Amino acid sequence: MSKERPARNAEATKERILKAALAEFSAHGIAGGRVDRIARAARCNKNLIYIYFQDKENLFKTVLLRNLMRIHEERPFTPNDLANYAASVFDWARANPDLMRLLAWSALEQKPEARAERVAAFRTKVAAVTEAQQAGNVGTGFRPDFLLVVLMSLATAWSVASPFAPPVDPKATADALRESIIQAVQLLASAEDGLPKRTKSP
Amino acid sequence: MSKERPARNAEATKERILKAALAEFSAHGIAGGRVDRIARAARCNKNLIYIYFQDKENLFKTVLLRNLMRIHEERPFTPNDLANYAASVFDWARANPDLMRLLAWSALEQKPEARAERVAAFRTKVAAVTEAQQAGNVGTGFRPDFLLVVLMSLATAWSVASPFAPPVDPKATADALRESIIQAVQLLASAEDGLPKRTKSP
DNA sequence: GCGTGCTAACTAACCGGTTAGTTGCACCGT
DNA sequence: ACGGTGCAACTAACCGGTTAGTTAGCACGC
Repeated sequence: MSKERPARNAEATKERILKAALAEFSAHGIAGGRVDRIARAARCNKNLIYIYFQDKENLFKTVLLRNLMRIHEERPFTPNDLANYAASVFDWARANPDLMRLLAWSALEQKPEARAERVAAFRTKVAAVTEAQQAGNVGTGFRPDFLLVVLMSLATAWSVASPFAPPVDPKATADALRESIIQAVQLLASAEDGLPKRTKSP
Repeated sequence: MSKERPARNAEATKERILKAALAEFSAHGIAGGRVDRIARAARCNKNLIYIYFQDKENLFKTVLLRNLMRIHEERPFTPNDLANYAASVFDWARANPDLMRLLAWSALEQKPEARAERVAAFRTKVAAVTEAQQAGNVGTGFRPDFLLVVLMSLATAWSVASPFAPPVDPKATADALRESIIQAVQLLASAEDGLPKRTKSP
């Protein structure tokens, strides 16, 4: 008894492996992740991992891809309301710290060409923002790709993988942070052409 | 002949090790970094590394610390001119991509308590920005710690370690990027209290 | 001759990946 | 009803290259 293990069920086993791999890779990355540990956590034989996923790197890629496409469904991009999209990404990042770490590992450990798909997704978003600008729903003060990178950076700057001392929000501050992000993105996304004049001391 | 190696000079050897370690750790992190490779790149015996730096993790810490304190000297913090400080950080990040990667590895691989010093440095900056706000040189629309994280995130969002598809600047765009960052930070740092009203379509 | 700077050779453990084999279930002919 | 056969799911044990870390000692300058 105790731990239930659905015997002889390949699909369920694959699922357990993927779940365990997410935890392992999120914690230690590809180089630091241990296949043995994944197998043990998934309560399966190590060899099954190689049968189902070829090798360690492929397992990592699978885990990343599988989880990444969940985002696009869960948090649809709203080019006409960038501020709230930023808030949505912020929420998602807070709810999925392990995924954020996985993303960070990927940026450091994977070859650049492995990110081709994400670059494509980015370009799609850029096009959408460009349209939103032309429609007048987004200010033209900044280029769309700039706005997008800013938005994503802001929304994820306080997540686990950020190198800059966010002394991890003690829960209450998270809401305030969220509001500030909305306002900041709102401010930037509504800026129009022409340099904003400097505001100096009264 | 060929490669000159200053024989019997501990200080120079240490220096070569540190330089080689920076390259290795920057490329592969702690778990992925190989001591053998570092020794070979530094043209010294592997054992010297253990004599001078105890173990791999300590070597990493030393490399990081040594290089990190260079920043504070090279790029002094100017709380009264956040926009230009952002530009300065942006330049620095572009000039030291390996250091940026090292920082990213550190955030992922090192224990949180290893970042204590950086948190302290951050708090110092926060205090400085608070003063700048009271002096009227920085807008009070956002909290100082928020402004700082935003600034750092923006300035480094396009660096090598960022997970969000910055399709690496083909040189010419870097200057435009720099200008945009200055304007963005200027905009945020000059925002005053009271919610900015939404700007919708004409 | 003695200590500092350095090296070659070694070890023990680890770890990704493989091999060879077992278990249990579905389906079949009789 | 039943043995047997084929196959998918799973396992235990192993392999060999790699890796962090060590030991014992050499050589050169003082």
